[in-house]
Amino acid sequence: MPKPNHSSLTRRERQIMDILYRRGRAAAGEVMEDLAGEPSYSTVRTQLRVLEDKGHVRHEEEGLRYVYTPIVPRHAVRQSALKHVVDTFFEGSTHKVVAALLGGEGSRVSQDELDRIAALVERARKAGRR
Amino acid sequence: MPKPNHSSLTRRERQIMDILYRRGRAAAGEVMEDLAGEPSYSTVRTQLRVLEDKGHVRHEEEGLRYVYTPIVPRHAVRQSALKHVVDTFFEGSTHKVVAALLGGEGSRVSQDELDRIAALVERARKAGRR
DNA sequence: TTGCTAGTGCTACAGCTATAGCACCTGCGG
DNA sequence: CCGCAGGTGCTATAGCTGTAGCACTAGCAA
Repeated sequence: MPKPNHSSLTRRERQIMDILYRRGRAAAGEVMEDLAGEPSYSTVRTQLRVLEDKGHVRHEEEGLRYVYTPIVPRHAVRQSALKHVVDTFFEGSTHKVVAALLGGEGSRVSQDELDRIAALVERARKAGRR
Repeated sequence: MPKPNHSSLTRRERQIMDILYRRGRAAAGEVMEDLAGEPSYSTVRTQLRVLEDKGHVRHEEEGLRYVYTPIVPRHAVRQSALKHVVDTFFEGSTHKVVAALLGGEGSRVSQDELDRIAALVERARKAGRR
């Protein structure tokens, strides 16, 4: 007797949510553009409707079309998504993540970025000592 | 005509892969322990077999039982997993991620961690200037 | 030997996923 | 007014997913 996981997102639904989080808000056509595998417009619309049923997105009518946005705002999902990666791949170690961020080949971090990061760290250190 | 996505992982398969990456290696029983929803032992074994078919894990016989390990080593998946989160939720901005890492409520970073991070940043800055 | 425990191999199958078609509606150019 | 373009609503469906049962094998204790 199958008791499929109904609450969590399917791979495709997750892809769509990611696109919505990346773009902030998007219409079906825009989501379709970003989706790999060239699904039909019809397919994408169906899945957006399912996501709405499940309570993950909401739509607003904008002119003639629907524009979808995630219900849970990005900043609220960020932290847990990050934590998941940290726990799964970096043994929960913050400095290992930073090392990967700075050292990741190809991901050159600008001097400006480094300055900002240094400032953040400095601030955290002071806050800790205080 | 359905043309299901065959190469990517289902949600459950992804859960299992995450467990394997977290533990490094695990037998079916251990994977089952970590899985939410109390799936049966039989179920977990089937899915590990599917994952093996798809080429995502391999098993070694250890005594009487099979112990599974991911084929792609963790450090190779790390970077892309991290990048995905950074791009999806942090607009690709490294310093925003660091801010989340340090500022995330509840995730107190120890002074020692901060020292290590500061050293990493300092090193990156020098490397950049050089 | 016999029975039990722990594990594996194979196989079945309900129904959710992903896919897409068809009908209908609305604004706009001709 | 008519047809087209772009969108939406509804509905059908192949087969992958997730679930688990059954048979069998290897140690090990009684």
